[in-house]
Amino acid sequence: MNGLTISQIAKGSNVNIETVRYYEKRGLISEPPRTESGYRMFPKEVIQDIQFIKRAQDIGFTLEEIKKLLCASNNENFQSEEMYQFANNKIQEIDSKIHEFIQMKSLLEELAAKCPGSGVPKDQCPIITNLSKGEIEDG
Amino acid sequence: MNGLTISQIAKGSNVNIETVRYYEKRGLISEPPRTESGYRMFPKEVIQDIQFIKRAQDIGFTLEEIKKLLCASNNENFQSEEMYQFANNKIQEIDSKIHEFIQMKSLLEELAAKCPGSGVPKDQCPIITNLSKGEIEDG
DNA sequence: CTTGACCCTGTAGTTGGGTACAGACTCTAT
DNA sequence: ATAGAGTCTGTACCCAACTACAGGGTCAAG
Repeated sequence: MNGLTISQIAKGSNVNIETVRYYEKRGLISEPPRTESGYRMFPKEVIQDIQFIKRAQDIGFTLEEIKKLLCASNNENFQSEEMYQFANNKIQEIDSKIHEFIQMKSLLEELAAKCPGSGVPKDQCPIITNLSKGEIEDG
Repeated sequence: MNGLTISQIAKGSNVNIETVRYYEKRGLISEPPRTESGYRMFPKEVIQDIQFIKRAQDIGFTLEEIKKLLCASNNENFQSEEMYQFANNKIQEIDSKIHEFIQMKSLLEELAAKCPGSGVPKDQCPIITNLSKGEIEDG
């Protein structure tokens, strides 16, 4: 029996060992085969899976949502309808988040450009006034 | 003394009352004046502030980071240098998150397009294979 | 055949961001 | 003057997502 140990997986996907076990317990990665003595031996693809989980998480997916995506791949009775709904909802959310990101980014760019780094008095810094406006101009 | 009560603020910014007090305790919004009997009377701008907090949070800023931005506006000894650093770091983060969003979005769009909603067998749904690839083509 | 690195299970603790009372005061309308 | 809605402080609880042990087994090197 070959494969990767849990610490190799952890190192390879840059999370800690406990997190790998946690994801297994939560059902995000499937239970790997074990050696006779009970050690987990992971297929190397698990590293990619965990990296995907991390990226998805990074952009605001919860572990439950990520599980939903990943679990479908192991489900013979996979119902496409539900996935379709889910995907479309998520696309909406992503669109508005991208919009907010772009707004926030231009706010921060303005700040960086006009507060050039040393002792500029705060009332000359545009971020403060912009922030309190609550709405950044749309473009 | 006029202004808005805490429940008007909560309703107006679509959070609950406890959250308004919580933000005050955390220093995200400044302590409002009080009536003689101790009731908070908020300037109406607080609604915008809370909406800003919520949007910023939505795109992954922590309350501490948001506080950093908002607090600067009340700080006479505001040091622009730190803000400049902060803004530039955040711009980097935002850029890579936007990138990830766009990848995820096209993944979901593919899914939605090719799993048109009823009983499509899972092995014809591209999301599953794409997901396990771990990396979506760049473009 | 022991030492040290690695692995196991299980349970408890932590952090971030709220949310829910309890017990008491205030304000408005009747 | 009293009911009912609103507010106050303070403490406790909650959920997601980890993270850290404790107590014990495994394995390769010397």
